[in-house]
Amino acid sequence: MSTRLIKGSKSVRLAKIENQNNRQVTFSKRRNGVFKKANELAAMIGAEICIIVFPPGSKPYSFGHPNVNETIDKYVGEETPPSPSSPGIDGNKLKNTNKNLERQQEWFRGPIDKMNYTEASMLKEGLEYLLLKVKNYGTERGYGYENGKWKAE
Amino acid sequence: MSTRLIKGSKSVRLAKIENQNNRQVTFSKRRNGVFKKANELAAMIGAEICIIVFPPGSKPYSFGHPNVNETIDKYVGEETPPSPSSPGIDGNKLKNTNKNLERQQEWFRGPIDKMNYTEASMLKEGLEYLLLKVKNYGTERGYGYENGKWKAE
DNA sequence: GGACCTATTTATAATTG
DNA sequence: TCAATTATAAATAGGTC
Repeated sequence: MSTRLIKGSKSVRLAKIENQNNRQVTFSKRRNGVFKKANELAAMIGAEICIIVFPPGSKPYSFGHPNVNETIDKYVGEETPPSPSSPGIDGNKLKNTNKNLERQQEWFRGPIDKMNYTEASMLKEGLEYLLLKVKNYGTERGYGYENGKWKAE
Repeated sequence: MSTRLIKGSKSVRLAKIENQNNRQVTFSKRRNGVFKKANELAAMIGAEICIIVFPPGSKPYSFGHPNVNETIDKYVGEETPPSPSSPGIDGNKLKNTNKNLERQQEWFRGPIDKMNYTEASMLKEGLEYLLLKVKNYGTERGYGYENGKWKAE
């Protein structure tokens, strides 16, 4: 009880914290805060949710209810990315994806490290389609993720 | 100013809300709350973050700073899932993934809809490795995601 | 780094219009 | 449905140990 300044104040919540120590402390506190809110949301609604956070230059922290990977797979499967060139009619999206897939099959034989952006982009479309197909095959893949619990820091 | 009961009360934050209307209202409010907190966290720390929520039987809601897909790809790329059977030495993980990849190449020719779980699981490992490779090829894939803004409801 | 403290700011449940 | 209100509960910045 001596020097006491502001405490729960400050309305500057959208500026990067410059002091590295304060930033680390705030990250730890607020990360837990966001994860806790997400956990409450999942429980109250009965929803699936996952959060992934990458602090600059660090490993990711993640939260998932009931599971991070499940939710990611489900999300990627839901997506139907439009072709960059064509507007893309809904009914033809799957067909187009399959056509891309045929073309891409050959690339699996070559060194994928040498793809350019266009090739990689097309490949990614195919991969996402494949992931959609794969995602339905059970859940025991889980490589040790959260289940309503916090991840060890 | 007549009947006034509790308002901001209730400590039961981990039970599913039974009343459908209340549940919908709470979902909308708290989803915005979580996304707002995540946005603040990203700004204050300078971190990447993404959130995906699936309400039961509905389309997903997502938040990403700066982008949902970027963060997912980065996360999937970071993962090095251990083989279910073998303990897996760190140095051999990539090599094993590549071996699986070779075997899986043949499957791309067959109907992927008929894979069993084991096949799909192996395929998924290969896909995740490929996605890691693909994720470096630019960012203009973005199929219209968030960038610090809220998604239309 | 973590666990606790506390003034202050936020989030939000129930309600009203 | 949907914005605004408001009493109350939570989150949290800065501090101490």
